[in-house]
Amino acid sequence: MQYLDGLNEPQREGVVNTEGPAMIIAGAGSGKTRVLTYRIAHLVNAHKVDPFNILALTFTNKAALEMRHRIENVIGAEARNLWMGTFHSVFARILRAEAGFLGYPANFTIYDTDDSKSLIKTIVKEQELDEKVYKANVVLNRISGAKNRMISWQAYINNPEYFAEDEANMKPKMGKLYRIYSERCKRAGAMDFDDLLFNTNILFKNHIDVLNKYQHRFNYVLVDEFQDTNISQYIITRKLAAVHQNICVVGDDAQSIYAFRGADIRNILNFEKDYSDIKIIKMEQNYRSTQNIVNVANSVIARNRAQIHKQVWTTNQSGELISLLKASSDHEEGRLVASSIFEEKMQNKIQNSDFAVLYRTNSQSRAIEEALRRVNIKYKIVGGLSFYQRREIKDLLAYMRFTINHNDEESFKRIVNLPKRGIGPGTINKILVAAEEHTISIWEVIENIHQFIHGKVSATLSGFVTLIKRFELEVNHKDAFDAATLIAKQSGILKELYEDKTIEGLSRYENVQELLNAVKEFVDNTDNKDVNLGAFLQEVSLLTGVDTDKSDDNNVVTLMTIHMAKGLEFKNIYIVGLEEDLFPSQMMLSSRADLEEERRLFYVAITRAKEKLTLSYALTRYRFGRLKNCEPSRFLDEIEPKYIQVDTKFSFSEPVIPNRTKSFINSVRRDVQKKSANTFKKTGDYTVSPGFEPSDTSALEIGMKVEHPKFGYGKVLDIDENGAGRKAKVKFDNFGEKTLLLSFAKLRIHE
DNA sequence: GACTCCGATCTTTTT
DNA sequence: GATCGGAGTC
Repeated sequence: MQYLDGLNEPQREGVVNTEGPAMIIAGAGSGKTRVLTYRIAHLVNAHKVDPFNILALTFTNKAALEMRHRIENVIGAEARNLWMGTFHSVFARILRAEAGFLGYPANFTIYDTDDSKSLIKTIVKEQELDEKVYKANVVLNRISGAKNRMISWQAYINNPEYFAEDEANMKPKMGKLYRIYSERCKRAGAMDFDDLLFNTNILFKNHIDVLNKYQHRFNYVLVDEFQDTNISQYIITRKLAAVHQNICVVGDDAQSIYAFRGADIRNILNFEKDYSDIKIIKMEQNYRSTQNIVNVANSVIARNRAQIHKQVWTTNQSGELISLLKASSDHEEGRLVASSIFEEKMQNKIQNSDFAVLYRTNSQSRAIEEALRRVNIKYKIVGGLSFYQRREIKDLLAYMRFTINHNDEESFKRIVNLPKRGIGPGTINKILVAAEEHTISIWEVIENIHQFIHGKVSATLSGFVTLIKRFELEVNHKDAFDAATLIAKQSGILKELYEDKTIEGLSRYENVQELLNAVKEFVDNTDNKDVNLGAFLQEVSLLTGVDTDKSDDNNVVTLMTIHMAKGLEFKNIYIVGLEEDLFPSQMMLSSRADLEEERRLFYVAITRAKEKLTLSYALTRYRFGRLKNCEPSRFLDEIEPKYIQVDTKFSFSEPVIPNRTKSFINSVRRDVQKKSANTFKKTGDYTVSPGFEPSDTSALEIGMKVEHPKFGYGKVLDIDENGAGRKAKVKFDNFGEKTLLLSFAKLRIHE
């Protein structure tokens, strides 16, 4: 067992103590993945356990894939037989096999968040409720929260407490919406992300024989990132491990950052109470970071109350101090980060791939990107809008989904009029209403449309039905690639995009080709036993932004949210946007009063760094299209000043930490405003656009004479600076004063 | 029904 | 900055 060499004592214990319940508390950088990998390898090698009897659950596809590769390196091809995957993918697989018990078809569709929201919007409209009150997001969150706590719509409706809560929130119809949403999903043969867990629980609760089957199959159950499990996930794993009691959970309460998604930190804090004979192993030695970084991380997390006591330590060198960059604006922040990366690269001969820039929200990436482009540093963005969320991709996938499952309401709405068949919202609405009234599926309605809708219905609808039927026939004896190609061609999607010669249309066309490539890859991958279209869709519906990252050039700077960075490490880490309201997030604080989770997020970000950590903040920032003043984050004050070194080469020289003052901040703000006024004010002649173009915000000035295609000539009276110059008040000669949104208004400037 | 224009509105993080 | 939806027009 040579893999046991070089492990420290707790790591070794984590690997060899395979029997009975165990909880491994793994501090940041303590070699968690290594232990988990070796533990599984040890089960197979030393205990001769069949990989088929081992279930290993992770949160991301990436983590699952990486672990599978690492295990393969130790035990070889046998690793393929492990039941290893995300909670969602493993349980989707089980649900497909057992769908009949729940009254679902085996080819059920998985609704992503967009589908769920769209369905909720439709329902809210049908119920004639106020869409402003019943916002899709809010309703979905409420439903999702209930499902994550395993509260069915029946239980929800029967519980007066929930109703009282909803009434207090001015949303008394929430229970009804939950009911209709669930019924609609079921009738569409669709499960949303939460259903994959919720229904697994139902399955195991109502069908003991099914539960028994899996209980006996999984002799060993391992859970990675246990701190991020919600109650629903926890109950499932506990049930599965109930027979053999070989459950091993690995996690770090200090890195629990998914409470917003229902993760319950109590799962890890209380785990030992659920198992009397539990073995608890604490891995506290950090192999990743310098002493300074470990110390700073420790001092930050020490402020949290809810945690398991541990002392993370390291024998690494003390390393550099933490750098602090102070910027006057978000754009300057980007420039500072870019210059700093540039200089580090030059001085220390570090690769692009050794850098990562982490931020709280995806929208912050823009300023950083611009700055990196300007100094010619290659970068990639991880996460954000994923490939599979693009419109054209979703369109084609919807065709495939609808071919496989004719009842998939959301796909139907997407494609029934794409390309245009003259079937507008009116008809679609009638179809949905008919389905709802007769409690039948959409397919039944459109197959026999004249029984349900009297009056004019475009004849093209029957053409659509025939098209789908033909697809269905073809798909049966084709692999996913041939099927997808056929659908792309014959649906007309490919043709429509091909004929669109705009830059956008071109990229859309390329994206569709890219999707077809992905299908090809899926079909050619020998690991996949099933290569039909249904199998491809199953895989795709659980992919996320991270999983679709396949840039060829690997020597690039990585940009991503802190959430995405969990589990990764880089030599140099930049944490940007350390401002009150942004990080910690204003929303988080007001909605959940959970500063501790934000602090854990900060902890996760800090502990990604191996050698150098740089923090930065800006004093002004564009948010929601508006220029806002910002204050440095309280988190900066939580770091002992002796660990911080202000980077004076680029930043303001005044000390902001620890004695920052209002007057200092204001003086900087004045500078910023002066500076930006000088930088951005255009002088001299303006280009007069040949036609009417949406106005260039920066080109417009008070007093200018302008021409509008409808309103004719006028004079600019005022520009709304508060809104970053987005609105202009114009007095037209014949139409009086109008306020125009400059991103839309078409104006021609006259001198 | 399709299309265009424009005001209103919303932004946390992800399976 | 991007997206949604209402209003108006063809």
